[in-house]
Amino acid sequence: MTGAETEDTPDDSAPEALKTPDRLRRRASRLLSQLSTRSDKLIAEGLAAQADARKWHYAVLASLQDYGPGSQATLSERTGIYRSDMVGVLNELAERDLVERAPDPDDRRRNIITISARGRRRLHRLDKVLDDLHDELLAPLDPAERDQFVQLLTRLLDHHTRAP
Amino acid sequence: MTGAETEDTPDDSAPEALKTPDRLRRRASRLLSQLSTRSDKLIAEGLAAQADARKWHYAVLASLQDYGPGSQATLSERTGIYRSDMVGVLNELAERDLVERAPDPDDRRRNIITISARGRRRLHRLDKVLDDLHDELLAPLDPAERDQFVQLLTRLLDHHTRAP
DNA sequence: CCGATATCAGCGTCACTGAGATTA
DNA sequence: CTAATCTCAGTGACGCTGATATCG
Repeated sequence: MTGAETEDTPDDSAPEALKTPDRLRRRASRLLSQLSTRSDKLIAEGLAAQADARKWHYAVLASLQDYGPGSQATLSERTGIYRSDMVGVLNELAERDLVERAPDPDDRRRNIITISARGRRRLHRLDKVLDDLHDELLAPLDPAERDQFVQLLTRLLDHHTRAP
Repeated sequence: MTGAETEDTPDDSAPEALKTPDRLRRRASRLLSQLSTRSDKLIAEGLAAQADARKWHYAVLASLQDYGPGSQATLSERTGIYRSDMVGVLNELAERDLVERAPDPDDRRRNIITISARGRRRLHRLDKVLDDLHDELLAPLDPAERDQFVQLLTRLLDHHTRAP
């Protein structure tokens, strides 16, 4: 609008940040969010189709199985599901008799959530489905690269969860 | 509910899928979505605070600079922004005189989007801001690991964009 | 007629905020 | 009184659907 300094043609006049014209494709943040979108969809659709479940179900059930019963606040910390949203997830799980929600006699503000026998069987099934889905998700990587990938993700996530 | 098969205590009775009790922390899909959430927030807040911009602005401007002008449908393919949402993004960019939207004389259904001189300066600035933000995002990784990470993400994303 | 383009209204999911009620 | 827990209503961003009008 104001004037014409350089051309509009694809020749780059900025050798500053990224060398190649791949800035769009190489920005880690963009790769992350795009891959995460596709991963989420793959997992969500797979869980829905093969087990009539959502990923939250898995997170809560696995947390209960691996770390024992807990209050909703505790589960929220463990799973990363927000406190407000935990209510709905537990409603779904309780409706299907996968968990039990009982008031804590020692502190009647709390609910104590426990996994049921049915919940344990469901978790077992979800783990198998998820193994397959992750095999699909990580298909282009060999076992060593998959470990590397998980390693890198873990280090980054740890850095951004504990630090700030 | 139905019965008691095993105990509820954290000792695991399932040596099936993942060996450690880290299934929640090692599932690549979970790591991806959690890290992506934090990355998105870091980028969004950084861009908003330091440049009063959104990540979509960068995507469109970089696409225009690197690959030349194009229709909205073209930009949509390049950037990954959905066709329907492109309208709003371009409205914002046009309001700030960063791009120009002109009807294509050869095909009057199309708009041809062009980056302006101001848009080029803005892109330059956004690239610098993004470099800093990515330095923060990838802080725990050394340069080689950052390359590896981008490499792995790229291969996975390519596999899930082209193939299915 | 079909197909592509731009535009708009709306939906479901997600992380999150804010407020209310109960209880420690 | 303050603080924690659970609950619910609502928000904004995102990816996407469906419909409409225009034009090739």
